[in-house]
Amino acid sequence: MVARCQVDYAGRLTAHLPMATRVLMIKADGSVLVHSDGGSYKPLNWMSPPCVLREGTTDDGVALWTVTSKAEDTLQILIEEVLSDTSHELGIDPGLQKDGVEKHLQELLAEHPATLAEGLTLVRREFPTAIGPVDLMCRDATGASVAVEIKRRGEIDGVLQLERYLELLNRDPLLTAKGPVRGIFAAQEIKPQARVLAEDKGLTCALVDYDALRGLDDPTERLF
Amino acid sequence: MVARCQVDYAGRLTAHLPMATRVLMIKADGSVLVHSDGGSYKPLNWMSPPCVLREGTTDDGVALWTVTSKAEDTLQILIEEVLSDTSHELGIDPGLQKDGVEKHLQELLAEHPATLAEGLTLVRREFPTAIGPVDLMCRDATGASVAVEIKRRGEIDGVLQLERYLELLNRDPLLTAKGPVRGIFAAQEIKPQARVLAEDKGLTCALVDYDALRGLDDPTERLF
DNA sequence: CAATTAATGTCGCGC
DNA sequence: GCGCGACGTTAATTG
Repeated sequence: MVARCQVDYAGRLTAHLPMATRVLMIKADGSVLVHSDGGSYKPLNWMSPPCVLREGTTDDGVALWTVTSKAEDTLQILIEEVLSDTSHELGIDPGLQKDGVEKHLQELLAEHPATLAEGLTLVRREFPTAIGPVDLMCRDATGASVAVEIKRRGEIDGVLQLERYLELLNRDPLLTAKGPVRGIFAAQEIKPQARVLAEDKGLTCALVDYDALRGLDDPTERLF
Repeated sequence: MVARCQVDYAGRLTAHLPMATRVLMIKADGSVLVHSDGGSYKPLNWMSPPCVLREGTTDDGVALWTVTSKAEDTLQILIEEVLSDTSHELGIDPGLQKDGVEKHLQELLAEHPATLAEGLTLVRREFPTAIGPVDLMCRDATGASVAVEIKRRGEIDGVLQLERYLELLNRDPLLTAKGPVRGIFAAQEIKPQARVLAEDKGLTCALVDYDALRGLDDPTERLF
């Protein structure tokens, strides 16, 4: 639907959109999106499901939609003029298939830990600690423990995360029996700042070649 | 536009949407959104501006849109059947007016610092340091300095931020004259991990009741 | 259901 | 333009 409208939201914050021409999308579950003709995929304003849309009119006879959620969130849309209004039955969507996210990277590296450092072998994925799981826990050729943090894009956050894990892990005498736990920061892309910080902290950085790893895994793509 | 379509994205990851009926929105800047009839405001697939949309046809004569961005990102939309197609000139949007929450929380706590810890008095808001301003700088009943970091939702990031401030502040002999600077981590909600980390670092956690604070501030809501 | 983390995050500010 | 932090983050996964 395309309409001249004014929108007011009150909930976790309050927001106001002056009267202007915008696109209104009402989905099957009652959720509402208010889009302008630019910006990115995020609507100017919206109401997430579950919610209820009630159509009414003001005292002036202008259409007023009120969308309310289970919480106290309310979205009020004053509709001055409707330029277009179409409705369609879409049915359920078969859903999105994704490939190439961090989980895939972790699976591939778990199968080929030696690509990170020579002689590295996997102990387990998602190794638990008090502050969350370490992506990969490995052992090197000397038997010393090595914690691996995997990111699609390596930034400062990831380095700090690995550092916190190492601080905890190095308190565990079982893990440090063969020397202190080392850290490897593995990512498809490592930002310069993150690399500097990691190396300053004594961590090893490893650039991961996703396509090459996938090749190792898939015999049809193996070259020799 | 409503159409039966199949969508493939290749860029930072690869994603595939099987043939189904969906809503396609093409904005003035060439950006494209692919929405299903449910979920929240995030499209199933999209291309952000700046990007270019080219309309073509496959060898079978089926419409094929190709959207490319400056990077190597490409979105391919195979359109089997068009159920609806409308186009409108929207003009530029006057934009959204927001009224945030965290700032308001800081104002309220600045007026009622004693709700954080008994005997606490405000020195100043946005107390400047070399790495950024501390939300609230206070003094306790003994005259010792207390730094307060305020978050709507307290997570690990906020604890680290407060810790960095304290490290700097404790180098200042003027502030540490009456003992080391303490830290209070104040939030409407504090995640377990953040609480553990904060207490491990010797920081105090304070849960803030936004409504109660607002009540203190507003005589019309005061009960006695 | 709560908690934790990734995201094609997006958005906005400050340097 | 980059870096950093907030977001009505949203979305997915796991205990």
